[in-house]
Amino acid sequence: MNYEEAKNRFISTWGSLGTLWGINKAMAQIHALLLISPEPLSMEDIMEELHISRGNTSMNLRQLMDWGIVFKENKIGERKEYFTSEKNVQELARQIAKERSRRELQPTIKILNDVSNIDDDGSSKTKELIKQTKALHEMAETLDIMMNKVVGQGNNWITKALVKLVK
Amino acid sequence: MNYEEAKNRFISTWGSLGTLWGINKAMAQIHALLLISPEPLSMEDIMEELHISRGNTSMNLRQLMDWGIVFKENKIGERKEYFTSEKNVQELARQIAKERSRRELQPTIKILNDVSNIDDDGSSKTKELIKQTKALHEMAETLDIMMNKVVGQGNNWITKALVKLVK
DNA sequence: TCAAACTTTCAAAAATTATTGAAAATTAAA
DNA sequence: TTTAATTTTCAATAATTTTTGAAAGTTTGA
Repeated sequence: MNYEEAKNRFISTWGSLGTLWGINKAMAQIHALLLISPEPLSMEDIMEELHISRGNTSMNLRQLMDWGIVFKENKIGERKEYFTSEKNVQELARQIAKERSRRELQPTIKILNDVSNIDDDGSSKTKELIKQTKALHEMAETLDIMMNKVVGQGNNWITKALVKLVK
Repeated sequence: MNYEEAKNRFISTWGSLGTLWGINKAMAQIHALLLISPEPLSMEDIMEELHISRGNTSMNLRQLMDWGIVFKENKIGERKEYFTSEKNVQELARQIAKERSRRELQPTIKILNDVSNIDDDGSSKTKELIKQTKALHEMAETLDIMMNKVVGQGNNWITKALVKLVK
């Protein structure tokens, strides 16, 4: 496998994987491209490399910046904007975990809490609803802690210790 | 909030959340319904409760069974099939983690490994590709271990210890 | 100020994914 | 067997999501 093949393989894998951490194909592919590019890329560069339209590129770059994993960069004397990705994969994971927690987990926790606190009228279906949503609530909170603390903290000793412990 | 409201709130939340752990709305809603139902439900019950078609119900139940989180149950003297969900949320998490590892993470790890092992021709772009895919590979393996061992193992002492440690 | 370089927006089109419903298949009782 | 109950399949349709591209907007330098 040569460079071009490997690059394309990586970009398309990352792209299809994207859907599964909650971002669309183009967005994930742009991210993949920036991640392995030694130099910042312009919008033109990205459009050309991935064969996607200007609008698509613009919108998805914005979203990546909202996620905090892609940054604008300006080259002096150039009008064009250039983009880079967060290159440190630990920091990348931290940022993604943080955002997913904020966007998905926390709202869910809130609702699970509300639902699990309805009045117990003594019926078996109410009891079951309360029991299960309470259990999910607890699990979601544990997950939230793990995402924010374990993956999160700059200190990654916990993860290391854990992997050693368990491997 | 009364029972009906709480139930609907839970089902629709779980439904929209579904997309984000990789399953579609109907599938997640069926799962939610079974999770809080004290009794096994028939296909008719599910169709009626969620207002979805027979075909849709049938297909999504099958997928839930493929995931190993919903089971068929037969009532004696009845022709109809009934369905229940795995009710233990720890076990549910374990099963989901296991399946996601198998379906998504492991194939990705394989590709990251292939890509990161191309020949280094000395160019900066090849170096960067190798460096970044190696880092992702390592991270993906750590994640895989965590999903299968930490969430996975019946013994949940690790998780408990961890939460205590870090909370 | 104007004009050129560049980016963003957004309605329309395309692509993808989910859902329906009726016909075919299966199952089990008579 | 035959028949009735039930489930599965799958082509057609609907709903949703993504992408395009051109017009509108913005920024900068002359």
